Amino acid sequence: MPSKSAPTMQDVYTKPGHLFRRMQQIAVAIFMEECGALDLTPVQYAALVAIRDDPGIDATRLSALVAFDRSTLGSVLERLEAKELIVRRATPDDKRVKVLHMTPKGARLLAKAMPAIDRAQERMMAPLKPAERKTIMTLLAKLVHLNNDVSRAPLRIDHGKAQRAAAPRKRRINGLANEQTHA
Amino acid sequence: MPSKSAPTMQDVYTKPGHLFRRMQQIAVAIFMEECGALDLTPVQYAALVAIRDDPGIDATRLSALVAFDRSTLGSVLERLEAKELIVRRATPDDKRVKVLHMTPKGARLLAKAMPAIDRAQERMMAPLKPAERKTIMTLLAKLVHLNNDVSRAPLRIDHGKAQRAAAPRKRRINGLANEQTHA
DNA sequence: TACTGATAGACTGCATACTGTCAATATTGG
DNA sequence: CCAATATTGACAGTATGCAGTCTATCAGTA
Repeated sequence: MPSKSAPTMQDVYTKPGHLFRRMQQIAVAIFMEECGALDLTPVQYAALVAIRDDPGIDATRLSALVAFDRSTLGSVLERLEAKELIVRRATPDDKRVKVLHMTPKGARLLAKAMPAIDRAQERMMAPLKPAERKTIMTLLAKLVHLNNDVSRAPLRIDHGKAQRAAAPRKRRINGLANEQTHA
Repeated sequence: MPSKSAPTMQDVYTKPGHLFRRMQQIAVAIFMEECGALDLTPVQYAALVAIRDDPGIDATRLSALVAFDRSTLGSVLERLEAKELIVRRATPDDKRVKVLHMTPKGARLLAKAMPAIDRAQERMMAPLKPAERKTIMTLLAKLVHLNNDVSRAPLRIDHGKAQRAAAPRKRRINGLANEQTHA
């Protein structure tokens, strides 16, 4: 039971917030140990995969697909472009957007990175038994999906490429509970 | 089974790395929704609790207690000091270290924040049933503890306050597996 | 005691993340 | 058609997070 008066570090250690932060910290460290030599970060990897999946996608829709903040994504794309892994091109039909395509160099890097990525994902879960891995992944997926609308960068999977911007999303107004997570 | 040739976003969505990143993103968002009005971040909260637990601790040992990188902790402490929640003082016995203490203002903020923190932790787990919450916390704790040595900022709990620096830690050299995690 | 190595904290540089803002451009309702 | 509104990408500002370097200082040893 948590101490009634003032929380101690021992309390903090057992709280979800601490464990989620630590696990993310560890996951990134493992990823970088495996992929650092390729000069590829977890975020850059996800963006590359999404761009290959959806050639010609624009930055705003991409940010929804990978669940990055749009501001963050801007600098990520800048770095990917600087490394010549992607190209950004203006379009005639909408002068605001810049469409994204992966370069052959990007494709080669992605292919080369695959084994490293697999090793990284494997190592993250290594301490758990197969059944435990399955359990935690199921519960985590549930937690993430049902809390999807909370962060500024919710995941939005674009079913049907012709679709334009999503319907104007209600800004979450710091509700007391989590009614929307049961949607 | 994962696609043999090239991973798609659908593959990425089900990988541990993606779910850990999303969950951290969501956890921070919930924390900030609850505590943002108090101008307190998750990281600052943990540092405050640790400093109250261990008055007179120095920055290096604190970084081990909260599992922050030392470089990061420096700026965190700077902000806490600017907000007058803590003080940094030099010591006569070792001119290199600056010991940390919480101010009454810091104590008041921490007390005030407690209900918000509890609400935040509660909301993160809200989508899960009580039994599921227990399961995921157990598995997460196991994952984090057994992977503790991976990141640059492993958690080091300082048993016995008189203890000085920890024994020189072997730098992890990108091992293939995770032998050290079973220590 | 002088040398050697370890440590503390400060710092630079890079890479996420999010908030809020802005100009240019599209879209839509009247 | 035009004014209100929305969207896109860019940007500034703030806050983690990590790698690597530097100086001051300390501690153990030849």
